[in-house]
Amino acid sequence: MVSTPRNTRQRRAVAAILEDLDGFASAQEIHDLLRHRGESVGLSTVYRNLQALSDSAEIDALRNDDGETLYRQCSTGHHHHLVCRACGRTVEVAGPTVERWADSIAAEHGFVDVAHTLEIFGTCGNCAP
Amino acid sequence: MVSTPRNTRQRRAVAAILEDLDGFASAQEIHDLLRHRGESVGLSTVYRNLQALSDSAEIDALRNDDGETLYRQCSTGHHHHLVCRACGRTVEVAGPTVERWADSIAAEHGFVDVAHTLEIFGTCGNCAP
DNA sequence: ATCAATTTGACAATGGTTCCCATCCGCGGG
DNA sequence: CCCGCGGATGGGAACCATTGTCAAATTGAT
Repeated sequence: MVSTPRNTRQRRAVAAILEDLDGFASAQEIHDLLRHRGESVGLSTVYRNLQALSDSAEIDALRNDDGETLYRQCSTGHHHHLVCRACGRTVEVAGPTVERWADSIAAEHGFVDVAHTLEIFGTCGNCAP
Repeated sequence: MVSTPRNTRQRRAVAAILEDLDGFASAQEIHDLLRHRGESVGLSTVYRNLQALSDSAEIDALRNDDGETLYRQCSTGHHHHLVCRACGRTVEVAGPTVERWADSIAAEHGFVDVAHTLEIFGTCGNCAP
């Protein structure tokens, strides 16, 4: 029997922040934002909830160059990201061709249980000059 | 004035290991392999040399799901990897279409200084049950 | 309201990686 | 061949994102 997650203040607060953000943010950034909102939530709890949301595919997660994990609420369905290194601003992009390409390459070499990561990083127009 | 890196025993040992390996390996795995060869090298030094080699584009680096950085000596030129999660066995793959696609998507949205990451993970024929 | 089960949060612990710095040594000049 | 400079080494401490611990608080069903 899988128990339903509880509807706690903290869980709601984390979800609310993710609603408002339009770019990727780290667990610690989200933790700070919560404190500034007055809705203080323990850091461990922020991590746990983000992890849970990510596991249930309600939010997307990716790692930046510094090894931090960033989170963002995205549209459903498989897609990739064009992310600004400076501000986190994100454009969701679909790459239908890439998916098929990756899978066929893997199959061709006898690999199973295949997954792929594809992210595009750059500096967006606002952050460039 | 840029000084040339020195030809030390440790640097040679690290380079030699990379020559022999055919898959990606972590800094710590390489450190262990060196010890077993009798060519003991300090862990810090292994990290430094791998970083240096990676910076000068002599080897490739990528992060696995656990957040470890893995290194491998690859062919020159831009390519991506199909990597076995279990043993690190790697197939280099070229995706000419993907490159152009990523760059054009980025340009289209006004992003500059663009880079992309694309890795395919799976379990290879030997490691699958 | 009651109570068991889940969740929280402050803090400790983990683990990969980097920093520090006294010592070592490659290498060019004498 | 010997010296000396400055980069390279190594081992332990420091870093830092993340996870584990566990008592206390909260939730949701009864």
